[in-house]
Amino acid sequence: MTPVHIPIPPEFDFEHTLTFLKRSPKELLHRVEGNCVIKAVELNGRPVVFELSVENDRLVISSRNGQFFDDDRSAVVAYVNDWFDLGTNLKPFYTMAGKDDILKPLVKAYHGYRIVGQPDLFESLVWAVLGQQINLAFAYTLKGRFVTTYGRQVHVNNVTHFIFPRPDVVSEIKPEELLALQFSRQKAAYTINIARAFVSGEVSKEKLRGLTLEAAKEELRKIKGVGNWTANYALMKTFRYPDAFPLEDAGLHNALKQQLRLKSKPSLQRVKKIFKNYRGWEAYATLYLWKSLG
DNA sequence: CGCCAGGTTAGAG
DNA sequence: CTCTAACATGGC
Repeated sequence: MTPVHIPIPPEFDFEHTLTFLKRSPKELLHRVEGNCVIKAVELNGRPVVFELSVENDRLVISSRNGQFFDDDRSAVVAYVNDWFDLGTNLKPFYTMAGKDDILKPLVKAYHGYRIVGQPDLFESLVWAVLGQQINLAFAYTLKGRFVTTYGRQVHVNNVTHFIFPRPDVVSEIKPEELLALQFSRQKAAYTINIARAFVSGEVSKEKLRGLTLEAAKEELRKIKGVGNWTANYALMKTFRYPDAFPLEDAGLHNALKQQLRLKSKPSLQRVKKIFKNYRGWEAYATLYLWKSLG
């Protein structure tokens, strides 16, 4: 049960992370209790339920379902570093943003806010598909049904923790089963199709690692159901390309509309133009704009 | 009730 | 390359 400690990097505010993690009461893939996050993950093939909090300027990770095995300790540290993007130096972003009229007030208000990632590429793609063209509240409803029906469950002290469904399970689902969960025909087909792409080996995190943003995007877009928005979203949340961002995102457009006090949403051309100023930090610019929507 | 939502595809021009 | 219809349904 010996906890593992991670030093907190500069420019990191755990409160913002917690706020993000609490944004939907329907979220099943982690729990927030007070200032503590609890999450179940598979590490080295074993389910590990860990809890995470801040103590004396360090992140403390401890196991909730028994001891960490030796190789779990480094895996869980790597996981948390990846999940909360602790490795990125935000100073250059803040320097750039401080000179920009749109971002300046945002980076001041949300200093230390970092991108909460999705280390599981399959989860990231499916979650993006669920969120396509519907409101977030409903997307969470769909995800909740999907996760309770097909995800792995880990029971600890009368609490059920869920792990996102795996591609091999999802690839065997019949579309009708998902329609019963109120997926649209399109979402059902895309979800199953993405799972099959993983099972066949056509797509994997390993296969995409190290590619340029454009090359990785091209690979992802070969999957039916993964368009530009979804590919960029996954590349931002899973691979953390600093320059990946969902250009077509409705929320992003609304944030810009609000910040610029426009009557209607900006054109794609205008969004492109604005983001030219954020070169190299598009993902973080998007994060702070999303955050401005509250 | 109407509009919109963290879009994508296929087809036409 | 750009534009459009169809998809499909809850939330506000």
